[in-house]
Amino acid sequence: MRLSSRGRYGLQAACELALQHGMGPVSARVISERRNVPPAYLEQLLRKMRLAGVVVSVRGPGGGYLLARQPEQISLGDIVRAVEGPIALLECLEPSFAPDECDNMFDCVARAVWKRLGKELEGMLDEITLKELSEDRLDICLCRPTRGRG
Amino acid sequence: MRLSSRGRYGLQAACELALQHGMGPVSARVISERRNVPPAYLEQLLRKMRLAGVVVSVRGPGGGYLLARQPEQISLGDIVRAVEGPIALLECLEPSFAPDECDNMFDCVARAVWKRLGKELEGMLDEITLKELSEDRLDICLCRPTRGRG
DNA sequence: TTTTTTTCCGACTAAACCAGACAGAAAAGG
DNA sequence: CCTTTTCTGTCTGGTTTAGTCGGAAAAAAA
Repeated sequence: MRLSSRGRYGLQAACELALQHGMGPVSARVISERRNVPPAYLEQLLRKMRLAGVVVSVRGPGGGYLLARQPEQISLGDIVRAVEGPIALLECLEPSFAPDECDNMFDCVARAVWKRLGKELEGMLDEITLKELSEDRLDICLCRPTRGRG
Repeated sequence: MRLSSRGRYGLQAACELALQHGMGPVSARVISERRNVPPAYLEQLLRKMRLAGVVVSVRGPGGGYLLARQPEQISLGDIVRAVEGPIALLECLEPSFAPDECDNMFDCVARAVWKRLGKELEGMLDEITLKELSEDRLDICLCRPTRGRG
């Protein structure tokens, strides 16, 4: 149950873009050097983030990538979903899952648990913004009370 | 960020053992048939669970596996840790991780987030017992308030 | 004592997934 | 033009997953 390097790299890149927000595009090469991410791999991730609508790109000299919205309007969940796909602990909990693909979906005792836990995790990720992450003010969001859970 | 089939199978097996608790050992073959888990694979998982001290085994005819403690004294976290290893979203957050294996561990912005989230996840898993899972009374534990988080 | 039933153990394998590299096409600016 | 950048698809080596398989060891039953 581990976050892959896509998620880590993606978050690093997004964090860099958040820091440079409002100061023009940042090229993949620059991000790659500053965050120590393999350049060719990073381009793949930035492509995913663009297709997910979380960054926009500018081609040609002086081009690069920018956040598609303000840093406070992009959550960690947005980034993770962009590069890693849907946040779900079980395949049968993904939105695209067809119920007939699993024969014993409804008498699966643990399903309810994983569903709840996945939502809880996703909720936490969606509560933390890129602004908070990049400004290293994580204490703010980590102390914010959870939404009701009963 | 997905639970592997080890975790699912392990939980199914543990749940079956919880249901049969107090009624003697249950063989791997029986569990495999009742829970629809590949028998040879299940044995591997039961071995891990035994080494982790969460089940005990009895050899020979009439033998099988039993829970090492009462169902209400075994958490889902115990099972998941037994079959999947430490619950950590990043490798560098595992207990066995040596700090010198990572060059930029301390200026890694997202580390604090993943640490917190992993602990939160583990905490939830440790609050749910096999008794609750097997009796399908998940509503009890899922409504239990979270421990303080600030 | 032999057979049967079970766990125990290590090794093996096919398929999937991960973490990238690579070659080139397409924009855009100078 | 030429350079700089993104864009796109493809390829690959390594690791992990999800198992299988063959047999050893223990214990009960015959």
